[in-house]
Amino acid sequence: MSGAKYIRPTESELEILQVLWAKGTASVREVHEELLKTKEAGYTTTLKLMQIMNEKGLVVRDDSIKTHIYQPAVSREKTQQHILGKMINTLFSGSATELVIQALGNHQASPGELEEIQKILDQLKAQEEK
Amino acid sequence: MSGAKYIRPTESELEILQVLWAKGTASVREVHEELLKTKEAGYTTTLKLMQIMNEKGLVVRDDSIKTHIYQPAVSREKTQQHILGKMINTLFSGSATELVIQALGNHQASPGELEEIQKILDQLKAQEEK
DNA sequence: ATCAACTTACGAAGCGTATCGTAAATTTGG
DNA sequence: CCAAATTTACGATACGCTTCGTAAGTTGAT
Repeated sequence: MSGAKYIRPTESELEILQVLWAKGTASVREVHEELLKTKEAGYTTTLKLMQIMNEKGLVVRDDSIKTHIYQPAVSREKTQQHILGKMINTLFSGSATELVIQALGNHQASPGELEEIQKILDQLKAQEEK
Repeated sequence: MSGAKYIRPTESELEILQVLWAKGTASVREVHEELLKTKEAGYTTTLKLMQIMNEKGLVVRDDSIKTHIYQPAVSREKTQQHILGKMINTLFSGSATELVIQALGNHQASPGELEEIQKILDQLKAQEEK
């Protein structure tokens, strides 16, 4: 049962979720300050977005105190998976491999990161042989 | 100079672009028939979308004939890069590696594909040592 | 030449996102 | 305690995406 239909966050909502995922919990002001580092927006805009996210169930908030405290209600990994999956379909003909290749080819990775990827690759190969 | 600001296709537009990228050129009807395989929509809806895409410069069309023929005006790779880049920023804290790991971990790849990825990885490693 | 089928053009409507102004409530510093 | 600052709530607006109805133009078969 369930269904519990997945809500796809909008672009702005993802920006806010990023902050919340990093901080764990935060007030509107904290999130807003963080957003200002990259973009500009009015305080009430951020507030409104977070209120809407609350209605949607993307975040939960503690309003027992004056300055409400928000935290994410959706996991970072699940959200990444959903959007990634969607993207693989509509932009890479359903091939995750194609996406990986594009990502590897055009966005530099450090030696350490390459090693990390190598490990995962080795694991996957090992699984094949079972 | 240029600027030539990049136009980000919407979700529906991407679906249409996918068809055009695959076929090279196509009429509205051909695109529409293709779309019907996955979703349902009215013919005029597809038509309107393609007209808008034409205005935006996402596609070009030959209207010297009665049944207009469309073709993509943006490359698949460039489009993938743009969207991928955006996604890496807003969803993976700017880390392409993180995206690759998620993609590898959750969407199965065939042995052949793993090999393909391995090759790219080897190339990148080789570059490091220069 | 005429009718049916097909195609394009145009405009309107519904909906969601993003933005912000303003007012009300609450907290805090002096 | 009062004024200033902070925070929330509410509503309005603008804009873009998506969808579709309807009209007008074109083609093809009889």
